[in-house]
Amino acid sequence: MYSLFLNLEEEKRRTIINAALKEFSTNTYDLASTNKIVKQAVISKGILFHYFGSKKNLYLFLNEYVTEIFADALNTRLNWQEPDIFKRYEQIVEIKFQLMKQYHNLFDFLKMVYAETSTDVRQELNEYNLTLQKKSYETVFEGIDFTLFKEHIDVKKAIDTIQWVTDGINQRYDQQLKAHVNDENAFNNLLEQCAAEANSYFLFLKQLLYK
Amino acid sequence: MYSLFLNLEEEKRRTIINAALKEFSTNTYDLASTNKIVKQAVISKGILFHYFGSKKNLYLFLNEYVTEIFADALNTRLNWQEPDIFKRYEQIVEIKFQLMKQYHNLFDFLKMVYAETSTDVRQELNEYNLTLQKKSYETVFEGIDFTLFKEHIDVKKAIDTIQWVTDGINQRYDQQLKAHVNDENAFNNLLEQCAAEANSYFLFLKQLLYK
DNA sequence: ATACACATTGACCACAGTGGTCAATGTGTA
DNA sequence: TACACATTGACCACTGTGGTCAATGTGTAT
Repeated sequence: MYSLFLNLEEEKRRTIINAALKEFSTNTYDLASTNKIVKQAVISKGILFHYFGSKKNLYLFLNEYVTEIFADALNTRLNWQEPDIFKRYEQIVEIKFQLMKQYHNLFDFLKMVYAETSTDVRQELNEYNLTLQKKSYETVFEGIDFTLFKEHIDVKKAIDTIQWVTDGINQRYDQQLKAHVNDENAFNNLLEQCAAEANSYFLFLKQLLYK
Repeated sequence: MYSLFLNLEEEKRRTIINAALKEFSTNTYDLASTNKIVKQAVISKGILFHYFGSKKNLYLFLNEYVTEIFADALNTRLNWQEPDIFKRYEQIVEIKFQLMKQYHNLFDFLKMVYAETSTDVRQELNEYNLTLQKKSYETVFEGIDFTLFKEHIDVKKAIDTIQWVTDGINQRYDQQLKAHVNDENAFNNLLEQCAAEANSYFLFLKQLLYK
């Protein structure tokens, strides 16, 4: 289907992917501009439409492409034997940050996709994502030992809290990360810093929640 | 300065404010459209520019107007004698939701303002907000009794956690709220529900964090 | 009834940006 | 040399932009 694009050399492909991710994670589908994408990727308008045919195809392809990248990373790199939810979260954070080193806006994009309402693409997004996303979200907790929590703890609330604390720390670093996308060293350092802070909050929560 | 607008009758003024809040909380400053605002508010293009002179003035006025509304509400309705941080948070949630009944997009707008990067307005926003916002954020914790926490607790992390859980619950209700903006009953019910859920999470956290 | 000040309208403007096209030009291979 | 295919970017018709202004309503003081 998109073999023209997929046969491109790795680096060029990633440049285009990242340019598109950036545009689509900054604007809603309707307001995102293919002109800006080609400018950012330093390719001609013609070749983009040669690869993808239309803005809509590009967007839907992008969604499936990066969703798969994320799913693959989880499947191959996550230790599914780990019963401690905090260690599991540490791993997920680590995997996400590894991906962000290659695809800075991957998760901003997925967040935007989740919120996208344009009638041009909503239906197709639902068809693809609703099934996959829910399934993989459930399996993320596969093998977790919930008996590690103190007895009187509401496990659902505990999981929510862990998730929200993770989100909160990410958000705390978001602005800084965006300010340093062009300085690879600074960007990666910030990711390390963020991961470390996440882990310190996990420790904090562990002391509260675990036996 | 904007006496023309401020002398308008209450309801018309709020209609215009809400139309502008909606547009500016859905789009960044550059992409927000004055045409959409006048259409939503059912007023003519001319009168909007008669009131505000330019898009930029409208935006900056809007920011100061709703910031003041929020600050006023906190100053007058908050019980500053309350030493329990959870009860303080309950009050803040309550006050925010009261305001959202009148101005649905008030806090979405303030969030967007915080993230706005357009060179057209960023400098003016900084001049106004950075001073005010930081000051009022500090005073929100005035009079809180932090000795209520267990001794070994990291108070800063505890406060962050409470904040992030509050944010998380809000976000959980966001989509539903947006789907029911035109059904006043449903909207208000959702707000009640959201406040109730926030309180149940506050209870959960209190058991973990308090002596 | 008249006159005047001011509120309000919406057609209109020059312009910027849109998704998409296609004739022309490069480029690598047989 | 010839041919297939990758790539370019000027170009298209179109939509939407912030802002203007002559025209029209409206309320009040005389």
